[in-house]
Amino acid sequence: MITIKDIARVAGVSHTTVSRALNGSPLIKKVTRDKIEKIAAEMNYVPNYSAKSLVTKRSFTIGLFFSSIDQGTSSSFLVDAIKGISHVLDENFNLTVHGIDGVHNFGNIQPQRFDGILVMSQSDEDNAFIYHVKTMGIPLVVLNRQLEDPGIMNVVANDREGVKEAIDYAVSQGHQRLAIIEGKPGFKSSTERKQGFMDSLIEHRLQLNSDYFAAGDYSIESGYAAMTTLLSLSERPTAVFCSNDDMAIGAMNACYAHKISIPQQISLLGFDDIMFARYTNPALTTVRKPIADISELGTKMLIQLLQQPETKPQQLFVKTSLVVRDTVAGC
Amino acid sequence: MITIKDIARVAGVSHTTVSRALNGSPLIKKVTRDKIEKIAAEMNYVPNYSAKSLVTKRSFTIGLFFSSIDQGTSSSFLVDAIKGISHVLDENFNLTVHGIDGVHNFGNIQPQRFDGILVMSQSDEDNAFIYHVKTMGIPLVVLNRQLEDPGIMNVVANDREGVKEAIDYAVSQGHQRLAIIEGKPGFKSSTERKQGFMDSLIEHRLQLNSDYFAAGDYSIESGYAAMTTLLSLSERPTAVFCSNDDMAIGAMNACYAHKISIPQQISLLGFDDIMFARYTNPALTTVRKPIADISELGTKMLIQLLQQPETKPQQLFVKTSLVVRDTVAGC
DNA sequence: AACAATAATTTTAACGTGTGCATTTCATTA
DNA sequence: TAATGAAATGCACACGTTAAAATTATTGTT
Repeated sequence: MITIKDIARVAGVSHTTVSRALNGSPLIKKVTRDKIEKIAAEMNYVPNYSAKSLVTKRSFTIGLFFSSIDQGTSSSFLVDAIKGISHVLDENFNLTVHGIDGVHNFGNIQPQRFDGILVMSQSDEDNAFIYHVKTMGIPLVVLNRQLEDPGIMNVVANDREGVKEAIDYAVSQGHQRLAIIEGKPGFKSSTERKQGFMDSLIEHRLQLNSDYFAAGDYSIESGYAAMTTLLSLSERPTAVFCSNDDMAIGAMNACYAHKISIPQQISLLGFDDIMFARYTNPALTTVRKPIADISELGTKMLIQLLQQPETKPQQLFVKTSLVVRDTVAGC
Repeated sequence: MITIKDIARVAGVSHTTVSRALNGSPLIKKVTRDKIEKIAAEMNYVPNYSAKSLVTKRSFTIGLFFSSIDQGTSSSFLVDAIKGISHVLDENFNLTVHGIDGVHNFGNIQPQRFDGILVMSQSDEDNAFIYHVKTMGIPLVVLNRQLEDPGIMNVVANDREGVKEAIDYAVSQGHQRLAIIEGKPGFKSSTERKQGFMDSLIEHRLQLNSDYFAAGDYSIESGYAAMTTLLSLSERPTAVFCSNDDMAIGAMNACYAHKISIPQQISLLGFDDIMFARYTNPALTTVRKPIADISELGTKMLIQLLQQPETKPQQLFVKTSLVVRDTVAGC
């Protein structure tokens, strides 16, 4: 392996000069720098990041931590997240991926090993981890899940507004009896989406019927169960908003099972716009949560945090967008 | 940060002794080792991997490289792969994730930065990258895509056998007129699956009708188009094998569009068992490709390669399994 | 008790890089 | 031309670790 000393020897300068030249120090004359850069390129020099890390105390590593890598639902998440991140991350940063549940020893999570950490959070069970990271003083951005703590940089989708927009649309299509299948109890996203649902109903002066608030937990199965309950009501809703697409798929299957046709007999709306939302039958009308955008913005914030540690944490909202497909009919 | 020298001072020994004690060297007396380990634990010592790397020339990093992180199809892939890998990878190894298309400078891919590399390959466009890694002498395992080169460790699913089994099943249900929507031309997986399809037909002495070999490219859209063609035949097939689930979903939608009911009028089989295969309507009968198992086995092979560099490369096959759901009817 | 043999530990150096301080080079000014 | 100061470069050390070689402690043998 070529080192800066090898280059120094060839260039007839000290390794210090090589180091400075290659790192863009202003102390080096242009001709010297050019010569050194040329030689380095010719010799295919690649810096030794271990040595660099040792002396600069930076690891050149960003850790991406996932709620649960063993849980099924998050599949498209991960790709989108990595896509967004590597889009803005400098190529000589390493992106390491971990499931939070795979971290058995918090002691391994140290400033010395991670320049910064991104948490793609889906559950408040992540909080223990998040606070460990914060306590260790590692630059941190939490993505996807809204936190109560204003001391942590947080990038999330504007769920409430997104849902309101979706329900507004359903109402504009003539729907008056709207139901919601709620997300997992206790999750911020569940209450946010419910709020958006209610915002719209209230704005349109529609009744809030408690029968139309069905419990769910974000799983496909819970969507199926909740929909079954809703269908058994004497006065069925004409449109059902599902707090995520998984539950919408469950709900859809419940309708099939009960020979209820979508959207003729009942309309359906989802949230997330997972990859398969457009391939369900009929294609699901849903609210797109821009995971790649969230990750990209989060990464930018993290980079800023690395460069200016004094940057104030803030909560950033990324706009969702309504994706109109075929599960909402006029009424 | 605590270093071995700090521990050494407290323990009243030299830092070398600490290093040896903590690394399980047989040169250290048990009482000394115990004392040092106790102190290290009390002081929350965490080794500095940069320093370790610098001197041992190991990076403690495994790179996972994906065909294309920007292409949509691979979503569940990634999670399953990471799941399988982190399942067997020692916790103080770092797993970094990259899209091959994101690597603009092959020079960055060096033994010094990666102890080993896993390539989750989906296309022969990866070959340039793969051979670069091989040339650099980095321990390498290629997953998921069958290579022709016997000099590279390769772990794949036994597609051919898996497909044969699936077609055998369809035949056992009484189907005689079977069609295939083929995968992307030139891909090993396409020909393997096609072979499995033909193996079964030949074994059952069924005619190979050239009309029943429809071209596809693994995309949902191509599945739709191919199925449309098949449906327009004067003598339609009674069962269609799609070379992957994505195309099966496209095919399904084509059937919906033409008011052909599945499985009553036509049966459908897929390949991969992507997450949503069980939530299509009706649920898709398909061949499960065990990505997590492939990744896990591949990682084990890589670890062995790290420990015994002389291990001979081999091609390992992981068995697929037929997942019977609702898209194949008796005939 | 003396010595050898072996066990346990320390000393010293090295890995490749960045940085404070000392030194050299060079242009400018008196 | 000499003095001055700024610009450019070099020297020496540090970072935390492992490893080869050197030293010291312990045990066994006679």
